[in-house]
Amino acid sequence: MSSSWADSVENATSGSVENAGTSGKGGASAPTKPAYVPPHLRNRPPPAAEPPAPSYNGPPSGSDRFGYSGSAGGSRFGGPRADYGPQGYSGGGRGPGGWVSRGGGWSRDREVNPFGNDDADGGTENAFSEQENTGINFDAYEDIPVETSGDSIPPPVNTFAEIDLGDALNLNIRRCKYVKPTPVQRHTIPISLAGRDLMACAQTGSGKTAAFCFPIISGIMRGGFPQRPRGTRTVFPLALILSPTRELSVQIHEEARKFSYQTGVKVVVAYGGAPINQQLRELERGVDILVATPGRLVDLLERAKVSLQMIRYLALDEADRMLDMGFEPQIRKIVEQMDMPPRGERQTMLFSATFPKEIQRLASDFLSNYIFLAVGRVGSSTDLIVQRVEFVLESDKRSHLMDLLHAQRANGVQGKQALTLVFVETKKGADALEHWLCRNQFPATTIHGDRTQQERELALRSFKSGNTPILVATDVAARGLDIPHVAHVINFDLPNDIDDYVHRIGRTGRAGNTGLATAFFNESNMSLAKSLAELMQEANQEVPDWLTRYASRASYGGGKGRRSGGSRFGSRDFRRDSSFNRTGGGSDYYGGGGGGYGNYGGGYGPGATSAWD
DNA sequence: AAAAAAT
Repeated sequence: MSSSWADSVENATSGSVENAGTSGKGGASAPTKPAYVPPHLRNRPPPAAEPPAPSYNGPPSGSDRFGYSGSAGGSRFGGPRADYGPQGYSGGGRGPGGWVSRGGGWSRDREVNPFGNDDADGGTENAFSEQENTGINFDAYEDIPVETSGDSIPPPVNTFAEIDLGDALNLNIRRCKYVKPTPVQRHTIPISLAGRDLMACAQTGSGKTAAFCFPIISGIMRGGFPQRPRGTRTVFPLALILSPTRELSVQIHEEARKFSYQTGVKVVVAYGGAPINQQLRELERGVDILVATPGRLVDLLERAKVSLQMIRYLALDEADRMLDMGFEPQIRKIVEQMDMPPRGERQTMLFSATFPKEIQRLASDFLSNYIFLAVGRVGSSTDLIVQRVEFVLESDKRSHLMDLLHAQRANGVQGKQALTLVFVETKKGADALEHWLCRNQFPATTIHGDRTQQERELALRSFKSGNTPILVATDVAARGLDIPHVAHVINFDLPNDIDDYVHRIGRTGRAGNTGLATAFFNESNMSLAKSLAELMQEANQEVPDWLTRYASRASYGGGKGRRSGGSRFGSRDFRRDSSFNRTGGGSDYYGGGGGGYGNYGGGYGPGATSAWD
């Protein structure tokens, strides 16, 4: 059972790093796919067409505005807090293209260029060459299956140019070097621009953040909102984006700031573990889009620092996590028991890579006549991640881990070790393992909920930069975090839920690079045997015989058992599953549409349903 | 049983 893991490490490691550093090498472990070409080298517009280097010169002297020069309404932004006045938001402020000329007023500060000093991890500190981070090798995945269901579904777009997102946002999209929309963006953006609610199932790293940010930013730029109250210290964001971890909120904020640069749309982040006063100051300077973790937001709401009265857009990232047992009451409080407009009056978008049916049922409380969208797994478990599972006794885990790390270290490319993310079950276990690794000359750090926020963010930075190429993590790092160059995810302790496994291994194999995921399996993981074997099978991975045997034992197959989704999707619309419809009331879920499922993209007829159930 | 999320 041991034999060939070192080869796998070797292959995955070198494949990933080579892909990252050079252009033409194909991923060795995905021979059936076309050679990977980093997105920044593909479909590249001629240099002349590239936007000028976004060095922001600051507002013209005597003005406290940026962007949108010259269009109607410019002079309406008088005082520093005029933003709450009718000027900026009434129809009268529109420029020629129907875009509201806004962006003054929020503050007299110069807007920091989020493109200049790219990424908070600091360019110089980063051991890896600047490249990619612009998306995924989508050209190799034109055949990604897509399932949509719901009432009158707007058709997808093929280019950003087809949609009128506004000049300022379009410029930022080009600055980000997004040449064409990713599959989830192609479908999500028209749905969202049409004002429809959405439940979207797509792998993290497939462009979800942009998918919900673009329509929100564009919508806010268009304006047409009622005047926001003023003369109060309460702020009234127009959009709320919630995520389950602080680091993920920080990441979403960083991305959203790039997209909204010089649009006049103000994005603020609020999360726990950091001084609240600084966040309050940011809020008081004005906020259109608030990115937050639930706890801190509730705090702000109870202090009446924030009101949700003017929310027009609500987005939940990692929505299934947000609605699981631990989080649901808090989310329900925010969405249903504060002053947020009810569903139907706001636009609600839920995103996750996995969407168990029970959670979909809970989530439908927040949605009105929504569209369900499932985009097949992009560059994830199916193709780009080599999954291995090894039987390792609890007492052997450390030495086995050391073997893996040694093989990898011997394999370091240009003196830089590939990044390895090690998941463990408990915070205590994380500390213990980190300590043990360090004592054994492996440069490791750890991230978990018992560390201070400062320590957490430092650990993440240190890992990303390659300074500490081994990160021991609890599930706090399982979801959503975009860490380039993770070559290997090791499930030192397997999770109990197969969906958590999916999210964890999704930290590697990103942006078209290959990745390796190794799991240590033993008697304590029997409840996962069946779903793990099925998942690996569906992903065309080699399933060890011993795992197949465990999986086939009825006593272990029960419980949550089957995956919520199938091979192609993280999930399917629970409204299509009769066992989840209310008796006699099933049509509630169809939003009055009744029957019309819209197009069933991907061409998988009803016969394919066996793949899910 | 554990993790996450407010002070």
